[in-house]
Amino acid sequence: MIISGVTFYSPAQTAEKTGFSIDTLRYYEKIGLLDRIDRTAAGRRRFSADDLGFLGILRCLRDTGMPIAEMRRYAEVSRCGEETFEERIAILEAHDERIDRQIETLLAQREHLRDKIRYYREASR
Amino acid sequence: MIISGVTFYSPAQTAEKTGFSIDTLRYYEKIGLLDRIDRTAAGRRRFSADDLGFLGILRCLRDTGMPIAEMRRYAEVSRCGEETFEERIAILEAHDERIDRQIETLLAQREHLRDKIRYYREASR
DNA sequence: CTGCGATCTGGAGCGCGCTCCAGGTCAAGC
DNA sequence: GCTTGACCTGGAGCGCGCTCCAGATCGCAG
Repeated sequence: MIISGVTFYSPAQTAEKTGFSIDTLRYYEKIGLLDRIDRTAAGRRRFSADDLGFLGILRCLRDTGMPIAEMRRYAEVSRCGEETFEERIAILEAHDERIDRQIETLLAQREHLRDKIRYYREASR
Repeated sequence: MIISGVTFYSPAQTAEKTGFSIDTLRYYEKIGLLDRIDRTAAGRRRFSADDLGFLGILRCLRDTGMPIAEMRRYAEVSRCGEETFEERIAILEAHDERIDRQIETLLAQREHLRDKIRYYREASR
């Protein structure tokens, strides 16, 4: 949907592009994870390219296990202009470290699992 | 606790060694994830070395995100003797692949996150 | 003008994986 | 003998993150 040169996306298109369900998009707006999304005259949501960009980050944070409460904190400071860049960096860096720990856990436990698989293979030959 | 040369572990010791809470151990027995644990005359649980070994695998599967329903399936076939080795291998291999995908997702999203951090760093200089 | 499908709202419901609680039993130390 | 603390059971409750529903409205194709 293009209005005076600006592209907007319907809820369905946005769900398609971001991987969040329409219900989840509404839910995210309701809890303040998304700022109030622009509406058509009839009251329907229309997502901007910026909205999709922000949803991309939310996707990233969610996929890597950030709790919603912390995503809200990030969303909140993201609405407060450039003076919050430091805090945004702090939030994302703390999360980056958690991702590192998750990866380490997965690598270690994968080895454990593979040992077990090898054991069964040996034992069932 | 050692009884005629065999070592047993109290619920508290088992929780300590496995990282599962006592409540979780009880819950796992209740839903059939653990086979009925041996009891003292007074009805208290006493975990064997084998139990701890099995809990180690459960720890591994849980830490890597296997749903409880699937862990139950694994636990079930694990009680049915050596003829289920093939199925156990199948379950664990399928899970191994899921772990690979998880790791890939984390690595990719970590890059995304780091891009964002770099962007804020640039922008706030 | 009529359908019909997409969307709206507020609020209830759900699946998962625990976690907590009440009320009771037992074992060991003082 | 009494206290204390670990443990028992059955069942309720909870936090998270959605997901679903009813009932209404809108907007475009035929």
